[in-house]
Amino acid sequence: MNDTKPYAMNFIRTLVTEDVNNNKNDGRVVTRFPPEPNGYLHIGHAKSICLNFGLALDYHGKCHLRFDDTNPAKEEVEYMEAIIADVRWLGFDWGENLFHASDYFHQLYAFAVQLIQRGKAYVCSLSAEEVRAYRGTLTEPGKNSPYRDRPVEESVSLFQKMRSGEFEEGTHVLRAKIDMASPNLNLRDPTLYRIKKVNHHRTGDAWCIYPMYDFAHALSDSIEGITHSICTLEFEDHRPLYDWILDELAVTCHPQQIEFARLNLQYTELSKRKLIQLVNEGIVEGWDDPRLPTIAGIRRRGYPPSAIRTFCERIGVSKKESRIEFEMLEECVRDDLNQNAKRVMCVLSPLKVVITNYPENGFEELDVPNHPQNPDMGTRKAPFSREIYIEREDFMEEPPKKFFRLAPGREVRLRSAYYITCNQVVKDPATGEVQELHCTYDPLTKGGGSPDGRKVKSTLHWVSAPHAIDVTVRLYDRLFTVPNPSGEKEEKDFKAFINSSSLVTLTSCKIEQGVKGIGPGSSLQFERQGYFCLDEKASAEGEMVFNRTVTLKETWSKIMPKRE
RNA sequence: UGGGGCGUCGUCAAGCGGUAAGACACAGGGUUUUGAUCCCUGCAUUCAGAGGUUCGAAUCCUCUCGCCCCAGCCA
Repeated sequence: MNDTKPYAMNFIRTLVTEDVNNNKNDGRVVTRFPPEPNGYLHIGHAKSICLNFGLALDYHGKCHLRFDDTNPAKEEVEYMEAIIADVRWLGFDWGENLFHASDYFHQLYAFAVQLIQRGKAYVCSLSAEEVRAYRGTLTEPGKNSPYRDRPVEESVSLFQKMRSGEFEEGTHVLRAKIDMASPNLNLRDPTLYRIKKVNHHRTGDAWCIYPMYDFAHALSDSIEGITHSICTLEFEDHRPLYDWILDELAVTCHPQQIEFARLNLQYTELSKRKLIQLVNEGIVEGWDDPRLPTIAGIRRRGYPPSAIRTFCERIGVSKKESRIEFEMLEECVRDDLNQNAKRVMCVLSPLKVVITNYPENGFEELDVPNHPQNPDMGTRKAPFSREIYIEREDFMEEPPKKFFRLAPGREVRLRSAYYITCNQVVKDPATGEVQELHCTYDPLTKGGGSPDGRKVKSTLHWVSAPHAIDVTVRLYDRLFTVPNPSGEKEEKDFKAFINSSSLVTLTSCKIEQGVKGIGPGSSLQFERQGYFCLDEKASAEGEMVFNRTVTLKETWSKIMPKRE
């Protein structure tokens, strides 16, 4: 990736830089992104991905992609495949370094036996409820399990039997022998292994005991030679356990765990549990619904991966919990698309205009630039004729002071075409609704410039009526009506704040012919409207479906907050 | 009332004892065949609060206040 610009410093980069300068780990930097394949990745994961892979890129190190697949009850191949596709789409490459915690099940098992033999772990035969009761509370110490001092040999043999399937789920667990009175609950003899007679999506029925996160994660990091193990804040309390495991097992590689604050974004929800709810309850149309903050959704919405990377760079990394304003993300997307998207004209809500002094059956092709600021992007031909469509919103019969667009008697410019003047408004006699406009054009203004230098106050986009292609356009808006759906006055469920108009579908929108043949996923700017992308899924042969990625900045809506 | 973290502009965020970067947002102005883009300009005498150390503190010390996380055989 060479579009990564001069980056901002943050506490992790500072720390890693120091390590490299001090030649710690021989100056190597090896990080990892360790998702659990139990859901789709979202923009919060993108922050972690950019951080981990970014660090590896900055220091010419490596970043592994490792699946933390230690709980087969919740994990699926579908998720694994989606995660791989998403990380790749974001633009990162792990080379040969694709791993799974399940690759290490044998090693992990051997480490566990070793721990027992060192007197640092034991098989506990308390029930789950009893373990909880023995744990104590936040303010009271726990009690030792009656099995805590069971002979090493007995624990070893029991553990072997757990592994060979002789016990039922819940009857025994392997626990670390640390300190039941520790003020850090993670150190009160945490569970290391539990029996789960569940088929694993990679190891099948080879195992019926599975390691817990703390045990598997620390050792997987060590096995892979990770130097910096970066995770989110809630694991801060686990760091002593992470270190304990690696110290007791005296492994040669002991990575440094560093915690940072996870991303929160206004007007959306980034907890896997809640995203799953939205998908399963049919509130959105799937994991790749363009309203979702999932990578799959974002991709379908038309956000470029480079914009996501820029966003992750701009928001920074710290240990302060925060909620980023939505505008920050949108600005990154506009920034990117403004430079790269070709411009095209599309009328979302058409109003017919008849140019009365244009020849009947007349037709010509006008040259229109694909990007006004970037001539290198070339021009295209746009057909022009006697009947065209303009946006309904661009005409007002009784315009207020600041309305610069078309109105009776007013002259405006049609982008790259001609000046037109509105002479007559044709209405439905019954409803009074404006049906069409009769205008005249000035042939001398071809291309949109006037030889006499007279000015018009606005330029409208348009499409030639007989040449227009009908398309469907989906206008997406934020999924929730409040900045923090889960943090609103108690009592209410986050789903109470779903934005009922987060999706508005427009049919029979009129677009110029130039879009024929563009590929699925392509981004375009519909002039004066926003950025749109051709939906990958919905656009069948016959009809094109465009998703609105983001609107253009709207100073206008501040001038005229409520129209009609 | 146990332990672990965090508190710098509306929102993010640099800063690490030498006198408050930057981005987004916002407000003005200029250019403009997108009310877009682009370009200027403004926007924390102050760093949760109170004391203290120091010639000098957002940075060091003390206390106070506020917020987050932890009692899965989840990750």
